[in-house]
Parts: sequence; structure tokens; C-alpha cells
Amino acid sequence: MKSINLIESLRNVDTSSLVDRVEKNLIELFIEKGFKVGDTIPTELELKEAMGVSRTVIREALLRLRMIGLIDSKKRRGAVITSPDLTAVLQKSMNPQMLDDSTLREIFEMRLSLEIGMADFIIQRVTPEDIAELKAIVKSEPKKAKTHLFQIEQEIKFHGKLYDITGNETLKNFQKMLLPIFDYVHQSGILKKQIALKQFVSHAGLIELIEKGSAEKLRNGIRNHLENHFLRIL
Amino acid sequence: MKSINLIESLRNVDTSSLVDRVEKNLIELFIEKGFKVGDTIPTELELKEAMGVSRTVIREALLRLRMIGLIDSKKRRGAVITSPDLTAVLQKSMNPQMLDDSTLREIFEMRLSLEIGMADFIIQRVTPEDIAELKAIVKSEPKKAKTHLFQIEQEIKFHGKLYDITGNETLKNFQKMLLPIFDYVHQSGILKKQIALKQFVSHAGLIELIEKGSAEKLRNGIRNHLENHFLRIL
DNA sequence: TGCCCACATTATGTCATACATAATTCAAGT
DNA sequence: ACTTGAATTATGTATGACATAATGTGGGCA
Repeated sequence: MKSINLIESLRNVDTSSLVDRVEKNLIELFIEKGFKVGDTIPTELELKEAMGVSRTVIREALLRLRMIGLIDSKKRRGAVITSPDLTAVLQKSMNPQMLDDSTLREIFEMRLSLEIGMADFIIQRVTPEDIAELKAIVKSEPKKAKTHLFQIEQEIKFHGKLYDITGNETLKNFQKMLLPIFDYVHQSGILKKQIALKQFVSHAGLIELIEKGSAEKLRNGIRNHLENHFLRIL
Repeated sequence: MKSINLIESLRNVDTSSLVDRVEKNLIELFIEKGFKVGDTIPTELELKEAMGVSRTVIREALLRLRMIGLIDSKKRRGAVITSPDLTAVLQKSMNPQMLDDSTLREIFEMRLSLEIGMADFIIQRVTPEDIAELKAIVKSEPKKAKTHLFQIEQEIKFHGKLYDITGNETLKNFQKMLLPIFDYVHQSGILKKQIALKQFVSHAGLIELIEKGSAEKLRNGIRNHLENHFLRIL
């Protein structure tokens, strides 16, 4: 135990680069100073003076902040605080080919979790127009999916609408982001081969459940609807 | 419609900065060349030559890639491809004080969704040791929470363990990330004031459900357990 | 007066160069 | 065989210069 602590403390020699520290400092500074969205932050030159590092370092740190959407900078105007868009940040690293298999698989699972859990929000916030739209989507579905591709498109349309109904933008963005991954995993050899492809609760069935208005029933219905996916990972 | 299209096309004058484009190019290059985790990418000088821009620009682009965890660079060795850690990316922008209220609220909802949806994975992967640990946690809970703070700590411990059981690292990391947000939202004035604080399914009750082995029952149990939170947003 | 144009100003964007630093290689020396 | 240390190399940091775009400003003109 003691030796572990020793190693731990040895590891803490602050291996972070100067830019790392400046970045951290900047964030702390903004919070401390109570900067709000829309406020302009000091210029690069001022920060350089204040922190005693080169403008290069300041710039690289600001670049990171800009990247995570914390600031937005324009020429002459300087940089202003913005509200970070979480999903935009992820988008870039969310490339299926760049992620390793286990991460991909975990993301696949997360998507399933999210969709089951959002039943309550659907029930609470669905409007008659939403239901009509869902029905229209189902109606446009072919009896027997002609092509695999078409089938997937239908899936995306229907489930996308479900996310839509929750009115949760962050959730929607996540869905948009997770979709390519989900599809990729679905088709790749990461999971077990698709076996039965039995038909469980259908889209039409889900609509019925939504109309009935019971969150619990809908929740379990969605779970059932996703059974084919679950069969492949459990 | 036409005018909208016009505006759309006008907006597409490529307002992106040079660094933006280089970044994109680099990612495409890596994918195209089929770089795998562990491969070293060309040096900054080589990239500078190949792309015909200054090293500064290359560096800023690489900085971004490094930031999203796509590459990891060491002196002398150069930069190597790594598997991006999605959550590490988010961590920085996930500062409650930096996000606006509606986003915070949406994250709050997402966390609830996730937790309900993971019932299946818990049931599937729980071990006797896990259950013992859960019971130990519950045992250490005071009859009546002495302090609000202590109560929260207990919550975190128990629910953290639930995430743990799923064995899904990405999910766990998300939980870790969402926690501060969740807590912040919980205490801030964003949501309705906490009203009744009735006791629904308890932690002990959840353990029972886990032991019973029905994913559906557990799912609904978790939903019930979180009722206090739902009451505040619906 | 009030509007408009040209110029100055200013802060970010890009470039080039130099040096610092750390990791690796490799050969000399014990 | 092992260590030591210098050379090498790629990233890290610093600095100065110029480009570019947005804003501010003042003079000229109707």
C-alpha cells in the first residue's frame, strides 16, 4: 500500500505541458471572474502579459477553448464566451474507424439505454401532431422491407422522431452522433451475428402504447422492440 | 424557398479557418491511409511540406486532434494515433457554470434516461460480489440521513456501483461526468422546488429486484426510485 | 446637419525562425 | 557487458513580422 502511494505521488510530478496549465488557468479565470455568455475576454496580448508566457501558448490554449465551444473569436472583435455545444465536440472523435471495438460496443449499449429511458419524456410531451407524424412514417413503411438499406432508413426516421418528441436538444444531438456508430457496429463483425430477427413490438405497437399514455408500458415496449439488438450483445 | 436556398448557398462561402480545413484534412488522411491505433503519423515538418502551410497551422490542427484524444505526442518520438476517450473531451466543457440552464436541464434528463435504460445490463452482468457490495453500501446508510451532504454521498456511492456493474466503461465515465452537473442542477434554482420527497423504491428494494433477476422489474423499480427527480421536471 | 467614404486602429490569423527540451541512438570508455 | 555521454531528432516554447477583417474616426460633400 505504501509503495503504491509512493508511485502515485511520483506520478504527480505534473507532466502536463505549459499549454495544459494555461488552459486550466484560463477556465478558472473565467469562472472566477464570473464571465457570462457574450462577454469578451481579454486579448491575447493582455493574457500573455498577465500570465507571463508567450503568445503562442496563449493562442494554443485559446484554440482549445474555441474548439470545445467555450469561446468564439472574430478578428478585431476579440474572443467572446459562448455556451459550449457538447455534441459538436464529440462529433469529430466519433468516427467509427477511429474508435476501438470495445468502445464502439459500449456506445451501442448506451444508445439502447438512452432510448429505453426516454419513455417518460415521450409520454409527457407528445402532441397529437407527433402521433400523426409517427403514423405517417409507419404508413410509408413497406410491408416487407425491400432492401436492407431502406429498412434502416425507416428505422432512423421513426426513432429519430421519438427523440424529437422528447424535446431534449442535447438528447437529439446525441442520437444524431450515435447513429453512425450504431449503424457501423450493427453491420460490422463486432457483435454476434444477427440470428433470428424475430418481430417483437412493432412501430405501430409503440404508437399504440404512446397513445395509451402509460410511461411504464411504453418503456417496456421499447425494450421489447429493441430485443433484436439486445440479443446480439447479451 | 428559392431565397432560402440562396441564403444557404451564400452562407457556404467556407468561413472556416485554415486550421479548420487542415484539421479536417488530417483526419481524412488518417482514415484514408488506414492508420491504426499505435501508428506514428508524419512529423510536423513533413505535414507542413505536404500541405503547404506553416508549421504553426499544422501544430494548431494537431493540437486539436491531441485534445480530442485522437493522437498522443511525445518529444522525439513524434505523434501516434490513439483511441479517443470520448468522455475526456467532454469533461472540460462540462462545467455547470459554463453551460446555460436549458442545456443543464437536458443533461439532467439524460442522466435519468441512462440510468433507467441500463437495467438490462445490470441484470445480465451482476455478480454475487456486486450484490454483497451493494448491501454493504446500504448497510452503511444512516436510518435518517443526518446531513444533506451525507445523503448525497450515499446516493453517489450506490448509483455509482450500479454503473460499475454494467461493466461499460464509457457509461461509467459518462456517469462521472454527469454527476457534478446533476448535483449542480439538483441544488440550483433551475428545477421546480423539491416538494414532497416521498420515499419510493429504496436502495434495499432495488437490490431485491436485482436479485430477483428480472430486467423489466428492475427497470421499473429504478424509474420509481428516481420519482423524486422526475417530479421536479415533469 | 447628416451621410458616406477613406483611412487609421486593433485584435486575431498566418508565417518564419530560433532555441529549449526530452527521448532515442549509438559509440566510446571503463 | 555495462555505463556514460554526446549527437540526433521531433515536439515544445518564444519572438517578431506581416496579413486580414472588423471597428472606430474624421473629413468632405450634398
